[in-house]
Amino acid sequence: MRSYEPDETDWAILRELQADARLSYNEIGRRIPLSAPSVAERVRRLEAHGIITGYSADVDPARVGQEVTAYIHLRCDSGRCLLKTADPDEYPEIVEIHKLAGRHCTLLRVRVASMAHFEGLSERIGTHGPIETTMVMSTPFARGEVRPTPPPRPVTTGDRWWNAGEASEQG
Amino acid sequence: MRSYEPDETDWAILRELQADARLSYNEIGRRIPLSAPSVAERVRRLEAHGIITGYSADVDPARVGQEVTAYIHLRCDSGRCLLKTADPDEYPEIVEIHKLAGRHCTLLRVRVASMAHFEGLSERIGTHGPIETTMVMSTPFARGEVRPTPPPRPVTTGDRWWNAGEASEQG
DNA sequence: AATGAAAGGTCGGCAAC
DNA sequence: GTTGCCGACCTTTCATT
Repeated sequence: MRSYEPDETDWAILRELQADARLSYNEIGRRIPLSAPSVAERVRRLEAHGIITGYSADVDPARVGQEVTAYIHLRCDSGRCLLKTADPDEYPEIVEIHKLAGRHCTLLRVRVASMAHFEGLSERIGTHGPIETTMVMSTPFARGEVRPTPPPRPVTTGDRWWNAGEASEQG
Repeated sequence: MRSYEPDETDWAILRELQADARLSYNEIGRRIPLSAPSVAERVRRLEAHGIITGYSADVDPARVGQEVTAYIHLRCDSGRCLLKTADPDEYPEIVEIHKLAGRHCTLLRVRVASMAHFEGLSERIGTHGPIETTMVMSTPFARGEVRPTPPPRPVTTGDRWWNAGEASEQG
């Protein structure tokens, strides 16, 4: 059970603030519409519940010389786990680390200035274990915005094995 | 050649605005330190050069019921390319699309409420071509922040084949 | 390019309904 | 949740260095 469920008004505020975090409560209220004190109260509530975690300026990495983005799947050798043996400052090129289920232990998102730079980076990361590189050429679509959770569509099964036995998988 | 190269003062401003996009020019100037009009002028310049692309509130997807994140590598069948045959509104769960070099054509980042929901989604996406799923368990590290480009470290070669022939690879 | 001062506008918080 | 008010702060302009 979730601690707080945003209602439609909250989502309207979240939409505005995700589109432009510098809007005043007044201006947000004007657009909803809602009075400024109410906007302020709701925003504080959303912050207090950890739904809004912060406000940030969006900087285009390509415009500051970081043109190459890649993902690196990493299967750490035992005792050489990147998370346990490396410091974030050693790898400023790493912008995200995900822990994975499955064959690989870690997925890294990295950003570098050039292929030459990437070559050096992948060599350094490779000291932790075997890697698999996914090179991004372009990112035609990225929604920064979090929207209301869409209703899950049912599995379109046709699966002949579905429920043929006793068990069914429902959490 | 880049159109505009942020100097140290610009980077200080970028740091502050990435950490809190709602700071006033006054407050930023107080921290740098720099006068408010100068801050305002630099911010406008950074916006005009496309270095600052916007300001957004950060919303925690997990707190609004979107707890599952995954990456899906997709190799589109010809004529069924996701980018060309699907609409963003059909797939609200897709939050990023990357075009790739290599074996797969596309990398999708998706966010859903549950495994059951993910099951249905991957089935729908699978209609476009073969997929490979990377399931994220947790994300222990993510720097939203863009920092000054670190100097590339030279490849630490030991490679016995390096420059053994005539050509060298430099762009 | 940065500073400082001045002016006008706007904002955010509080209290009352 | 709304309205109204007040003090404070902010942004902008301009002259100066």
